[in-house]
Formats: sequence, C-alpha cells, structure tokens
Amino acid sequence: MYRNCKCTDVNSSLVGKTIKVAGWVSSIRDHGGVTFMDLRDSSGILQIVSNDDLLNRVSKESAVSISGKLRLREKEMINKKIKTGEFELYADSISVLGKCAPLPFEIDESDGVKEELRLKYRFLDLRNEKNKSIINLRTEILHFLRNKMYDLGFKEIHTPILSASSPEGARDYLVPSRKYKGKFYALPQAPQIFKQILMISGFDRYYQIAPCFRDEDSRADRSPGEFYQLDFEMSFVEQEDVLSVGEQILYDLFKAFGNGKKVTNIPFPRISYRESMEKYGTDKPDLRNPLVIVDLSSVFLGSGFAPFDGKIVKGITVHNASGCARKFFDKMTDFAKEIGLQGLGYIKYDENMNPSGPINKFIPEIKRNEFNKLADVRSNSVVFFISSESAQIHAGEIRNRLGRELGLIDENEFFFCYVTDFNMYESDENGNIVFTHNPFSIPQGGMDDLINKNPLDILAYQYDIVCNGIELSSGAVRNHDPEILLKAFEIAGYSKEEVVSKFSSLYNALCYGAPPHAGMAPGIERMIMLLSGSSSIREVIPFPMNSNAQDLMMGAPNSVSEEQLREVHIRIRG
RNA sequence: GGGAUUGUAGUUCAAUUGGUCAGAGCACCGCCCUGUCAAGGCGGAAGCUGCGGGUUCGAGUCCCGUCAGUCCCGCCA
Repeated sequence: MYRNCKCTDVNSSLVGKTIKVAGWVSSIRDHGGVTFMDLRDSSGILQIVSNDDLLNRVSKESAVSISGKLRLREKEMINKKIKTGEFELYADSISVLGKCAPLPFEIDESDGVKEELRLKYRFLDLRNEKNKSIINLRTEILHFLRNKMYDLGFKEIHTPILSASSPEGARDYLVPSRKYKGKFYALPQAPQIFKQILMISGFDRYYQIAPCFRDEDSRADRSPGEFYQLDFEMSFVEQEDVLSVGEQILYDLFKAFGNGKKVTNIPFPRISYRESMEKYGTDKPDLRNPLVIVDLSSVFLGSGFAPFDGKIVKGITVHNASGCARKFFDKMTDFAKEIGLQGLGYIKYDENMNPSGPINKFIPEIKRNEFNKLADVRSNSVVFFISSESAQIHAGEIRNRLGRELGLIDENEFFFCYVTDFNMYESDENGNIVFTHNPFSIPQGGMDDLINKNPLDILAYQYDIVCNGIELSSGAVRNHDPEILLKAFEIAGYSKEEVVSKFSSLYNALCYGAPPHAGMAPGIERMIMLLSGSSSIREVIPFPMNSNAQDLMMGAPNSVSEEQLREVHIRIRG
C-alpha cells in the first residue's frame, strides 16, 4: 500500500521497474526544469527526480509515499556519499501521508541546537541520522547482552516495579496507594533484594536489564530519575567467579561494538581500593593514563620547608617532558588553584639531569637520592608536587589533567580494571560508623573480623568495574548469613529489631537456607556512552529527561486532577 | 541547598571602552534556473535582546533582583 521497497533496498535488478518507497522528505533541490528530492527512511536515502512540479508541493520532513521508475544515474552523476548513489527514482506520483509543520530546527544540524528545544522535539531530533544511530546501537547492545546472558546460563526474570520503599540508599520515588490510605509503593532503586531472594529460591543465575529509579540530582553521566542496569546474580560462587563472568561479558561486548578499539585483555587488572587511591588518587582510575602518584612526604620531613615539612606531599613524575614550557606550568598552576590547592610546585630536569624549578632548592641534599629513587627521576623528567589536607584526591585530579593536557590518553582504547577490597565501614562527619557502600556485602573475614577488628579496617568483598575512568558497575559478594548480617548492622548502629523490621523480606529469606551468592550490575547507559563516544547520557536514552528531571516532551512532572488526588488520599498544601 | 556559566529573529551566532548596533549564515516565503546531492542566483518577511527594576542624556552592553538551560559540589547504600 505505502511501499514495496525500502530506500536502500534498490538494486540493479529493479532498474526499469516501477517501485514504491515511503519515508520523509529530507531535502528538495528545485532546478526549474528538474527537481531532486532526498527521501529518507529507516534504511537510508534515495534520490527522487521529477521534471514537473510534483515534488515541489510538499514541505520538508513530511511523510510521503512515492511511486516511480527506478533508473541508473549517468556515470558522472553518481553520488558516492550515499549507498544508493548510482540509482534514482523517477517519480510519477507522490502522496503526502503526514504533512510537516514548520520545523523548530533543522534536522541535520540538531546537534548544535539548544538542548531544551531538542528534548521538547525529541521525535525530530531522533530523525537526525547520528542521533538515531546511537539509539539503534542501544538496541543492538541490548540484543547482544540478552544473547550473551542466555548463553552463559542466566535466566531473565522480571522483578516488580511497584514495590516497597527501602530505608537505605538513595531517595525513593513514591507512588501513593489508592486502596491503602496513607501507604505508598516505591519504585525500585535496583532489584537488589529481589535478586538475592531469587538466589534463595534456587534460580542459580539470574539477570535482568533492569530499570532503576532514584530521585537524586543528575550529572552529565547520571540521568535523573531512571536508568537501566545489566543486573545479575549468581549462586554458590566466590568473588572471582563473578569477576570472571563480568569481564567476559564486557570484553566480548566491547570487542563486538568497540569499532576495533583496543580492549583490555582478560583477566582485567584487579586493583585494591587502597592501591587505587594511593597510585591514582581516585577509586575510578583511568588506566590509559600512565602517570602514577608517589608519596614524597618523607623527603621533606625535616627539610624546614614549611609548606611541605611534616605534611603529606604527593608527587607525579612525567617523563620525556622536555617540551613543557613555562606557559604549561602556569596553566597547571591555575588549574591547581581552581581545585583548591595553594599552588603546584615542580622540578624540571634537563637531558643531563640538571634540576631546576621552584621546589628544587627545598629538597635536602641528604635526601636527594631517596627522592630521585622514589620519584623515578630521569633525564627530561618533570616532577609535580601536591600538598594539601586531601593531597591524595588532589593529586588524582592533577594526574587526570596532566594526562589530558599532555596527550597521554589513548582514545582508541578501552582500559578496564576491577577495583576491589572496599572498606566495609567508614566514619561519617559526626564520627559514627556507617556502611561505605552496600550494607548487604559480606565482610572478608566473616564474623571473626566483625568481632575482632576495628570496623574501619574491615574490608568487604565488594568491587567496582572501571573503564577509562568511568565507574561502570559495582557489585559484591552478599552477606548470606543472617547472624553475620545482624552483627554487621549492629556495628553500624542498628539493633536486631531494626534490621528484622526494616529489611524483613531479605532477613526472613536468609533464614531459610541461603546459598552463598554474589553479583553486579553494570550500567547500560554508561556502556553505551563509552561505545558511542557520547559525552552526555541524554544522547543514549531514547526519551531523556533534562538535568532537572523534567520530561519536556511529555510535560512531566505535571499536575493531576483533584479527583485523582482524592483517590490516593493526597492533599497538596498551600 | 550551594557554586560556575549561558540567555539577542524559527535556529546558530555577531554587535570595540555604554554612543546608527538590531546584523549575518541556515531555515521560511516569492521569483529565476534541466543534473543537483549542504544546489545556485535575485528579492522578501521575521527580534520589547529571557523577564522586572535601577544607573545614565543614552543600556543588548553596567548594577540589583528574578526565571530558565547546562556543568560542578552536596547527594547518588
């Protein structure tokens, strides 16, 4: 009725035949005696030609159906830029199926348009080939992941969207109950409890491309409201079993969709949280960056140089840095001040190892060898010095900046690692012991550690997957022993009664023969961002909200009628 | 909640220190054109410079407030 051929399905066997195509009017080029139209459908573009004004009467971006005779173009008319460049359709009739109103922006150039407008007209923004291709990539990735998980023996099981609010974690999205006045459902922040319960039920390996809802403020790589995770969980396993499955999935995915970019070989490096903080100043290191942070505090101990003596001093050594000029150091110093440092000292070595720079004279000669060794100084090296209350974190930021400024980052590489051995507890600003991350993780030493160790020294079987400085996922070996769980919560200040009431579903289930289990949940959007090279998470979401958690296209959130409110027993105050 | 930054035709941008500064490209409308493919040529319409105050002889420009977008901090077990 509307078409018997897609735009890019034309081929030489159809030449001379009458075919019908349908799509959107991408452009019209009227030459008076002859008019050309680019017709675009989901497959691509086909040029339509007419010698009368058949094609001039439609507006751009209208949906049309066109029939005509396919013909070959003259050799010199072939357009190599499009797949169908050697063909064109000589139109004999056109019908407008959907007329297009004046456009708020041009489809081809939507990339440069104010995002507010693009989001309101997301359906037009998605007609842009590049934007559409990211969503198509998303489809392919989801398909790949489902096949992969199925092949690995994971069962896709849906867990509820309307569920109970959990007292821990992020802010919940609440849904008022109509039948139970004053009660609320909550949208899941993650299927955490359900997947653990599935393990207790004996499903052995579960996965889900799971929607997660968190009412927290957005970031460039963090969508407000909702996002998806490749959530999976395995029974009768230890940490290594899960890490091994995780890296297999990610390696294969990034090999398949990474456009030939280098992918870290399996096994991915395992770096402890502590080591990551010391060497990279962050728990999500970009390992494409070869720079490492060293501790130079001892060098300046007793040096009499007040800013460094007795303080934490971190150093970053850049090799082959003969090109670094005064301007570069000034720029880095400006950056250092932006992030809250007093300044950024450095020592520069020429090819004969002669040192110069503002810090050089403060290195005690007696410590010179120690320094050279610690900082791994060579000819043409530059050593940067970072000292502050949080020198480690600041050094991490300097390291990232140096990597970017000096072009040390290989953009054609996906560098994965696991960061492991996170602390179970930390102390908050009031000195209270609180869970660092997931309270359902198991402490590495089990009950012994909980009883005998300083809580702040206890490590958990808890891990993150990091790629190119982006946290893709965290995961953990769960605490499947109700006694250890109670003890773990007790240390964080929860009574048994509180745990049993607040986490009754999980606690109860754990009491009925829970297998040891573990899992993780890589973020779908983060993976697609990496694979598509997107800088904003909104590019990889079909219908994203803006950074203030509004859906500009649908107008959400919006007001509802008094009646609707009454039904759910809600009254809006003043 | 806090900080940075942006806001000028449909759209993307320009407008020297406050002084013919209401401008350009693309889109749109009209005319010309038989081979373009980001078509071209000629012409036209289009803006209360986000909004509200203030300073000034004079404000797109300076000041105060406000609204909105983006990025960051907080937050994200």
